[in-house]
Amino acid sequence: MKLSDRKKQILKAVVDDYIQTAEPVGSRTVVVRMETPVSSATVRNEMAELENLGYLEQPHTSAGRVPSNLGYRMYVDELMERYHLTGADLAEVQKALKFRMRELDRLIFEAGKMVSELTHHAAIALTPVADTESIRRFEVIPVDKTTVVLILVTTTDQIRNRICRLNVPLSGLEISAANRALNAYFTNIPLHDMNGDRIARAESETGAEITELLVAAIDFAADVLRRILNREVYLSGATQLLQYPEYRDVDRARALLDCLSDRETVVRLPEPEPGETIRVSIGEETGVQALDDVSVVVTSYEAGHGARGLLGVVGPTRMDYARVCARLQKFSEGLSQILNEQQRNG
Amino acid sequence: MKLSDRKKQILKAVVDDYIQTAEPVGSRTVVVRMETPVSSATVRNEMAELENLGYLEQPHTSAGRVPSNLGYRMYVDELMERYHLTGADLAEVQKALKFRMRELDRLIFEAGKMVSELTHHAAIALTPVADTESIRRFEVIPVDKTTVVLILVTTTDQIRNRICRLNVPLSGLEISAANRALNAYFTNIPLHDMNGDRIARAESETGAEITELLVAAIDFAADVLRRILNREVYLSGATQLLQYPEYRDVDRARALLDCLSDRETVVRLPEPEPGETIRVSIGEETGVQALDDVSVVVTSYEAGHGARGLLGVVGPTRMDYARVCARLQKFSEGLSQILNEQQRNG
DNA sequence: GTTAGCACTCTAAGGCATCGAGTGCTAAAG
DNA sequence: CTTTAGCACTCGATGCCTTAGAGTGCTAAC
Repeated sequence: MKLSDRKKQILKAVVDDYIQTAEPVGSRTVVVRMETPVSSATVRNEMAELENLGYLEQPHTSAGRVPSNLGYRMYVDELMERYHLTGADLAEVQKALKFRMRELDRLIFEAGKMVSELTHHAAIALTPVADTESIRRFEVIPVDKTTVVLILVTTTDQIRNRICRLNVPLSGLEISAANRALNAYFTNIPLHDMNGDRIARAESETGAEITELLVAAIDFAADVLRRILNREVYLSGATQLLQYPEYRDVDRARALLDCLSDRETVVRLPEPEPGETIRVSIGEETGVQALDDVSVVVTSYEAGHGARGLLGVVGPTRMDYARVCARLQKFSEGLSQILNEQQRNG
Repeated sequence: MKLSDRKKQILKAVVDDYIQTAEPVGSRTVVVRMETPVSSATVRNEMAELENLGYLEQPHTSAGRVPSNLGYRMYVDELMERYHLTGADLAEVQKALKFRMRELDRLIFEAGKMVSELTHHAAIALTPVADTESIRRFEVIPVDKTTVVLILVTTTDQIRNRICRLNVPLSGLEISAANRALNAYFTNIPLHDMNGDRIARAESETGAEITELLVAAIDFAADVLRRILNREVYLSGATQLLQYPEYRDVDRARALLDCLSDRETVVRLPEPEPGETIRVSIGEETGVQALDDVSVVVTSYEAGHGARGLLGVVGPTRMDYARVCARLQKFSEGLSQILNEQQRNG
């Protein structure tokens, strides 16, 4: 069934008011928010119908109405006004974005913090993952006789390093040989091809004395790839959640925070559909029990090389969707820009 | 004034009980905890005196007594039994420590998480800082014509990298020249000596075309040193705080969490005195307003090269000091061991 | 110095009346 | 047929009172 215009207007008024006050909304309150003037009785009738249709709920008789998750869904899909970013808003976003950093992980972490500050909600940030990530380049740097630093650069330009102590000292020549072998045999291959076979082949061309180093390097590379494919999860501004009246109940707040700190839960949150840039999950739509009464707004950002990261906001179901969506989207656009620009030049 | 043995016994009983129950302790409860049997009336008299002396407090007439911060102080300094780690405790600590990682920052972060799990309190971890940190080695790795990776190793064996895009392409020869210059002029010098003078001297020996790269490298080195000298702060298990009845009040909990998330506050917390390995700060002793009603237990760990990091626990003033101290100390010993072993061999 | 006993204090908890916001329904007006 | 005014009704929130119980301080006896 299609809602009448007036019903939509009333539903919108209820959501708008409830977003601001977190108190059940009565018919009188709705009247003052309506454009076309009607009496509270009319509104009452309409609200009773909206309740029957499942868009509103009553905590108890003689309280006002509260939007149901279906109501929020309708609001997000059809009713919500495109939030107009004010000059101050934009300035804030810009300012936050100007603070750019080189290291990807750190950048993403900082981005999460910024989003949290920008939206006044808890934020989650997931590092980008390209499905075809591999190692682009190895470098072995001698530090002292039995110590080398292993450096590797991935196809998405992430750099990782590890100190490696050797039981048998290696000469400079041997180290460069190992270096060459690593770059010849182990670059641009997928994780599952980094196996013993290949190590044996590389070894046969250089000599057994570098096996220790080779194995350590491959080990490290595999570690790094595995970790990159298991995207990192950052949670910021968790205390923001405590400011909302719905989490005055410490037990609820705690359950929620614990859930958000759990990597496994977070990586399973619904992402934007292919082609979409933003995805709003209301209440149970998140598919996670403990998140049944919060909403999650997620955008994806481009990190170059086809890699996509995620940036999201977690707040009460009555969050100001219009504002949050606008800011989040703007921010993720900016982030994509920075990441791609960084990639093209410097 | 010196407390009588019986007073001490009573004070200890009150603290012990209050630590467990978080409820004011009445005279009857104390009697059952006493070794030498006395009547509740006697205990009442003694408790009244202890209150006059400032060791106990009464939330209101006709509630039981609660230890004052002075009372906790006395408890920690004299009364507390050396907590005996059970086999299970030890096993837990061992297990946690076995999980070792190579990268220092990550290791410290994980250590914080472990401490939080081990003590069931919020934990703070600060990365070690040596007062004489400098760069031990530079390495410049060409990636493509205008892109190089800068790597540097610090005197405490921390490794950092940054991608650097050049406006003017450099040849392999030029890059190695820059590499040599960096290692010749900018290793093992303190941060404040990395100035224009020295850049000019290095440049005069090599040629102006590498200036861009030199400047970028020095810039990066200075950044890294500055950041290392500003120790990183990690907070873990913050939600643990929410489990204690004293933080059922969300506003208090939030103020506390916000305060602990603030780097500036955390680095100012009292550290163990030189020579000591552990420092207990009770209530106002932390010197931070917002932490007036929590206690902080801090140990330091050795990270080699004379660098010391900090590892601490934040909980209600009625925390189980004996248990927390024991576990924290054990853990930091283990951490020191790992860090030094890692340094010697590998 | 210790203890039993007792009056006293103060909070927590339950019961109860009151208040008021908000509803649903009805009947009249448009 | 829709809208509106009016009114009775519902139900949580608030405040007040009472009661129960835990714990104290004091006094007098041992």
